[in-house]
Amino acid sequence: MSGDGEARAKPASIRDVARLAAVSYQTVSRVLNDHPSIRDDTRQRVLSAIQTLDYRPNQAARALASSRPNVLGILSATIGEYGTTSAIVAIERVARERGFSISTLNLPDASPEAIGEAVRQFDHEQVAGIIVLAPQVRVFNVIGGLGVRVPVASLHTGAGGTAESIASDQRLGASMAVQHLVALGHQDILHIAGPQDWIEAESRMHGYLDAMFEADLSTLPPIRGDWTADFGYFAGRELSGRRDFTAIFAANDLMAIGLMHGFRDAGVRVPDDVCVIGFDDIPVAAHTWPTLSTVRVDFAELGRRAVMHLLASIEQQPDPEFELLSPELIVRESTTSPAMRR
Amino acid sequence: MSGDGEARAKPASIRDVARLAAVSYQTVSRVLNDHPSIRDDTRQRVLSAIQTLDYRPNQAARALASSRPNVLGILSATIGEYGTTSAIVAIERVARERGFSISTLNLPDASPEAIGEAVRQFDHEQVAGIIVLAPQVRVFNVIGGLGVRVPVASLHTGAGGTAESIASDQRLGASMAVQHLVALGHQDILHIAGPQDWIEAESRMHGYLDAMFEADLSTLPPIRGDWTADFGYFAGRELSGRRDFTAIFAANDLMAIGLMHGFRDAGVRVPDDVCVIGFDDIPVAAHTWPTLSTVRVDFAELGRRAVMHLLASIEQQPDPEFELLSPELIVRESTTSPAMRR
DNA sequence: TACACTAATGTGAACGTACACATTCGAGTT
DNA sequence: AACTCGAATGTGTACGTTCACATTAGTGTA
Repeated sequence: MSGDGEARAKPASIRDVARLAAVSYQTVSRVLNDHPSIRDDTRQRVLSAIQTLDYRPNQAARALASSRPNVLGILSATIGEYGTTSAIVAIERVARERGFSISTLNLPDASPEAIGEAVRQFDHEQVAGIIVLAPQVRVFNVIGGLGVRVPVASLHTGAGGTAESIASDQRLGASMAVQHLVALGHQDILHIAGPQDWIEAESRMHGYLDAMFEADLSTLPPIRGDWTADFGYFAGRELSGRRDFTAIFAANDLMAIGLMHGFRDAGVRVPDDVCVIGFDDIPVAAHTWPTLSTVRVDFAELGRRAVMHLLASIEQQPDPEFELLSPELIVRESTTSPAMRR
Repeated sequence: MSGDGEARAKPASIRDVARLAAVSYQTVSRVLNDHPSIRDDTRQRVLSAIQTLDYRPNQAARALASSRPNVLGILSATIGEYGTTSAIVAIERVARERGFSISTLNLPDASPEAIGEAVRQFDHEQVAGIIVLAPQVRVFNVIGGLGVRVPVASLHTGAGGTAESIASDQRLGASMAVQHLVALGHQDILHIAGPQDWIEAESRMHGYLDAMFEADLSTLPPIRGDWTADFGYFAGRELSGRRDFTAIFAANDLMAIGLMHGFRDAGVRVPDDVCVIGFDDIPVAAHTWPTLSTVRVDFAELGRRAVMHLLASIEQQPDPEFELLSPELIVRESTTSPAMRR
């Protein structure tokens, strides 16, 4: 399975292409870089030479000569998290289209030391920029205090000063979830939030508060979770004794699913006794019992935008403007009107 | 948030270090590469010069000059898949410890064209080796027919000739799942397999067949699924009419969960009417209704082993030997003895 | 003290590309 | 026909490192 075959010829260089196309190597370089002043037949000749020789520009040489690195670092501490993966795929696509390759560095946890070390590592690898998928507030403090030489963008806050643009999509999504509960007639709505330090957790909680305020409802103190289904389970058992709410908005689907399990074990029926709505629309959300209402955000688009921001920053160009993403509300069995309960 | 400070001076080169340490640049290079013939005080002088100048070797120049790449490519077509992520994290760790950086290329699908293009891309990025996380049989045909210049290893088949070593862990795990059902007293056990082309699907099906054969039970024709919960759901509705089995072994948890949903909607009770066991132990498996029995395999260790294989191949050293991983059987509510049903 | 041999260091070239500048070409103007 | 000017192409060099080879310093032996 190892392809270290036999006649491993040296790969063709730009000069080989030039020779075959009967032009100078510089002309080839111009074709590669889309220079305007190239006659069309010359370009064709070069392109076909490239084709026949299966020529691929040597990235190392390119990076060296231009002294402009062509690698983008993705620093992730949330690889398990749903959404991260689709964002990563999208980021890669865009980046590769723009001629960058991707170097990923996945952290098991987001401790300041680990983050610092990771950023240093990227710095050392001389990446052109870093995209951070570790949306803890403290991560940015760490990075800020590190004196990094390269631009840094985050999936969750937007690059540079546009910190609001991306985070607010999540806030809107959370609002929609709560508005849905309100529209069903719920008044006492509890929020299971994510960890204090997480930007996403804050965004989603803000969305909850927004919607409650707008509906003129009083809020209950949110419960801080850790995103895991296991936490949701224990919270469910714990909360089964309380009667001061009729619906729960969990900051992610995993906690919502655990929650429903906890309620089930405690004899609390969902949605009859308590309604539950999550956030993310993970694949199993459509198949739990009851199936889970939730909100879907286009993480791939978020990833794409993060890259755009970062590239703009790298190329010293104005930050692109995006409109707010519209999250999608997915209504399933876990949310019903309180009137329907017996 | 972008750290493009102000006095961004040109980074120090090897010659700057040499000048400061009063040696030739070649001596500096030797220090960097751990050459034996360096006097200790010279080394110290160089190292301190490196320190004061905050010198970092330029990776592009290094790769160019040595034409010995220091990047490992991870080619993945299964990023969503559970297990893939933990494997990737582990792969990165090991690879970085050994001085390689990681370039990832995630494919939305595993079409031969896409695979071919991706491998070509890596080839042209001049990676030292490629780890493939796209365990379809045809992928390897594609790669084999491509005349790749670099070593390739797979998470699922083992590198080089040791194709059995890694795949058999999965086979064993599948056997354990079925043995569990047999031990409970089930005799008519149906298998929902993965897509025909997938190595993992084959391994798990073989495990099923192994266990059935060993227990001297006759098998039912497996049903081919596509790994998704949605497929599981439709299969569940479809199968609710049949009475020729009392237990199902699904090739992954997602299908198992969908299956239970389908049964539920069709009025078939799990585990009372039919028992279900999955494979993977994804986080929600502990919180579905009923909670899902399953098998857990140490994907991180698999990843680690794949890197070891690959690095051995790159450095032209003998392939490391590993013992079989022992998967772990996780028994939950979805499997009970058929005697218990009323 | 001269000799050989190894340890330690230095020199010139090469890697494959991009950039700055130099040159040639061709069409339009006078 | 000579002249101008921009479009199209070519030439020299730098990027920062490693490699192959050349040189010098250092140690022991006769």
